[in-house]
Amino acid sequence: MSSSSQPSFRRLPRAVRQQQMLDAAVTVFSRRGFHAASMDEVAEEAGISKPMVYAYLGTKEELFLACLHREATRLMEAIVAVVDDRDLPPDQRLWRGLRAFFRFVGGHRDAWAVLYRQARSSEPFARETAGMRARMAEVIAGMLAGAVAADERQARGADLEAAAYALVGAGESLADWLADHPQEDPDRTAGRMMDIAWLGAAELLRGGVWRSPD
Amino acid sequence: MSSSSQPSFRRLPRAVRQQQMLDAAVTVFSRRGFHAASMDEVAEEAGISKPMVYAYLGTKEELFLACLHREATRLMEAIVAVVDDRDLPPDQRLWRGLRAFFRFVGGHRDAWAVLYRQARSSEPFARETAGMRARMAEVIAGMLAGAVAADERQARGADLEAAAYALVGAGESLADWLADHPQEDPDRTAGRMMDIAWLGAAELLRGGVWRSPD
DNA sequence: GCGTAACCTTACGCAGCAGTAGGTATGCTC
DNA sequence: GAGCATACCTACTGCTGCGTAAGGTTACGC
Repeated sequence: MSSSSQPSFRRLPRAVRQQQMLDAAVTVFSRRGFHAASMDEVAEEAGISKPMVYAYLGTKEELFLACLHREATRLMEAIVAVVDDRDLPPDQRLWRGLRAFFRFVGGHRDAWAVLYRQARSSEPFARETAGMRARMAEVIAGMLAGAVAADERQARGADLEAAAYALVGAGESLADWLADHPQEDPDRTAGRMMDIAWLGAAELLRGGVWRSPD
Repeated sequence: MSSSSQPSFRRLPRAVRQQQMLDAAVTVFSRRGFHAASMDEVAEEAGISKPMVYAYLGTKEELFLACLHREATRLMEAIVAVVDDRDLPPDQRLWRGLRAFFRFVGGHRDAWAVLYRQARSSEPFARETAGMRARMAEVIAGMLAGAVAADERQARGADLEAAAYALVGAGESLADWLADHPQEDPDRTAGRMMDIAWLGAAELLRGGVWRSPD
């Protein structure tokens, strides 16, 4: 038996192993949740022993935060990259952002589970996620404000903020819906979202308000 | 020392203690999350000893499910009670349902945290919550379908379903937003939601579709 | 070819917590 | 006011899982 049948599983450089560990951690956290996941399982998933995880990534909490940061950064970068061009009309920017978002979710379901489901419930990480949501809402509110300004209308901050949060929530919910409908195309989901978001937003920005009869 | 100085804290009938325990459990679960919450803390919060909790409500998982059921039922009943009247126009029904929903959240924040934040992440309960979301989405999709039929138009099931889930998500997100803005009136939040949801929905139902340029 | 640093392991200490065993007090019925 | 059922307690057990101590092994520089 030549020992080269196991080419070079062992003795990998730190940078590589770290990424493997993070991959494993995302997988395990997404399927168990933060508390139910054990460091032993993460280590096993990564094909390594537990003390290595501690040596490279620190405690369980730090490990989870590292996952959170990596995935949040990837998601944000994917979106910002396509939204950044301020010369585009607002609906175009929204459309591109949504498409990038749903593509990310469609391609990284476990990452999405970690970012969204797990992180929002456990207290120490809720701040982190809330911050990300806030940045997203800010970006969206900015787009809406741009559209409003283009229409030469005024809008109060709280209204825009609330609308932005509603859109964020609608997007998250549709992301879950997408996760439950594997045959659905991410781009198509982005289109659905656009139908719902933009038509309503356009009407809103035009000054439409629903009036209760009482 | 007269023993009557402690009038009747102890020796309460089972039904009463059970409700106290459920109240305590909702409080503790909402502030710690399912895993981080300990049965000892629940018992202490209820002013009772741990074995009583086990005697009345069973294991930790069963206790959490009992909380979930009680609060979900309260929420659903509050909504269904005001939405049930099918003679009302769809926007009226939506408005009343939203108002009831945000009032519930505004008045029972810890219950909301248990229902939404905690239950969605931990696996054994996700089914439960998902079922509730599904029923809500169904109700909303039903309203939308009613509105579509009134307009004598056709709509595909998946479109309505996706729209309904988007609205559910937007509502949940605004509920969180409400929780973070204590000075905000629940009815006003319902109004904001109505602006966003109904104007867009109305446009959608009228047959409007956002078209991407590519 | 040899030392050294980095990689990697087995094996354990220790704490927190779910769940229980076994016993005590109290109100209610007759 | 005896007896019974039900409310209630203190004090444990056992397990799971985080985090670490102490030692083995491989690659790489010189």
